[in-house]
Amino acid sequence: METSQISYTEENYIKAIFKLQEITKSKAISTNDIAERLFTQPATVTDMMKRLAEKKIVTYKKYYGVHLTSKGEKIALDIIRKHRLWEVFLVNKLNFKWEEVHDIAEQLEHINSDDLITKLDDFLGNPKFDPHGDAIPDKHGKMKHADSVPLSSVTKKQSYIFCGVANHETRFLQYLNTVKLTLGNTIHIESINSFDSSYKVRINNKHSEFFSA
Amino acid sequence: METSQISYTEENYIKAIFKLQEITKSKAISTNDIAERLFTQPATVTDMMKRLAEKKIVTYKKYYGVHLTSKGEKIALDIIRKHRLWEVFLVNKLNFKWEEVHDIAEQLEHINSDDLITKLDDFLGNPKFDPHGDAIPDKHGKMKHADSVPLSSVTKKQSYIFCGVANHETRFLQYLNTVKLTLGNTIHIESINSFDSSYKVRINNKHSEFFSA
DNA sequence: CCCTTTTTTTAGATTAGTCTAAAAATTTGT
DNA sequence: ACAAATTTTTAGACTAATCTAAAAAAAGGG
Repeated sequence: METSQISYTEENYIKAIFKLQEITKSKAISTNDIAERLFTQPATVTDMMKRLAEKKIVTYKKYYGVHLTSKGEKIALDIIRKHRLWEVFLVNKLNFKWEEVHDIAEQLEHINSDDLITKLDDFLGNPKFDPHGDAIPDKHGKMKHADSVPLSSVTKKQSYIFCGVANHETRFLQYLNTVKLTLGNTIHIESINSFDSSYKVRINNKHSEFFSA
Repeated sequence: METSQISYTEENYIKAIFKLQEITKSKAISTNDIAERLFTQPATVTDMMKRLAEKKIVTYKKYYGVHLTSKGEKIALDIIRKHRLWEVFLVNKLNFKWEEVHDIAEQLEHINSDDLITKLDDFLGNPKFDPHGDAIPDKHGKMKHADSVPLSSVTKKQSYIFCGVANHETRFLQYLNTVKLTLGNTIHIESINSFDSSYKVRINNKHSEFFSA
């Protein structure tokens, strides 16, 4: 890789833009949104966008927001790959709980060594999903697109396999711990209360009640 | 820890001073030596020493060099602990060779999470030595002081257990790979050539020739 | 002991990343 | 469609970490 050296800070901006693009489905990303996501000021973002544009990581048009180039997307996917692999390591090998790993992975994702990531991936058994059920991009940036449905859109009283969370908030993850809901569990929908969007469900044959986030 | 936040760069200066103190046995460390070790300029070091002195990490007297305070020493030992634990991880778990791990550990040592290090230490089986035979400080900064002798000071034709290297250069470590000398091996000294400081030795009962570094 | 060499510090500048305040451009509401 | 509100950019300044060149202090050698 002849990549012109990307700083820790730049990597965080790239990741933020990528995540915002995921949400807003490829529209140009606004200065304010990036600033809000990174707890920084819009003026700072403008400066950074100029720098990233010079490095051909984003396309930037004054007053019209930015968009990652394919080079930028590749960098973002690589950071996400590292983040998620480290999360698997922390949970599966070091016995962290799934709600504890985000901040540490946020640091580890910036460690720079292709060899390290290849070996870590092998050590972990080339996992395809992280502890929250998010797909891990492979070294070319490709990731499995899980065909899952959000619980909130469920209308049929049938069984589902719990394969991931959309909400990563610590308190929500801890709540799932208390109801003993774990990735891979079978959820059987027993009844749906459309008034308050709550569900009566059975997790692995134990009765429970579950509220969507 | 209420530690007033130490930057990546500051950590590197602290580690450099610690290592220089180890070599020169507690004399004050000169600006030039630090500069040379970190491939930086003496003027830059002076600036940094003023900052570290303000943070009570070193004692600094103009023109007379610096010395780590106990606070500074504690920080240094913590970084070294992290560095060496990560090296164990890289070699024992990810199958890196001992000459490949330094640069990666140099990055990983700055990851900030007490919980992570505690769990990593446990995962690795609380090792007391890193892959080069250097002692790993415990969480209070205490480390085993191995009672070993350098090969160059050996005068008796007896057996020794190979427990570490003083020279960490990649080429030297690779040389030891080629003669199949591994930590824990038994070295039997068969003859000593005092003229060129070479030894004829037997490693685990295979004949070899070994030159001290 | 003083004059030269070496080491260290000061002074002044630069770059990355950040901020606030003010100006400029875009968007929105009637 | 145009005035008001919002968003974005520019301008100017700050901090951490670095540099070079020059000044100051310490060390060394007759």
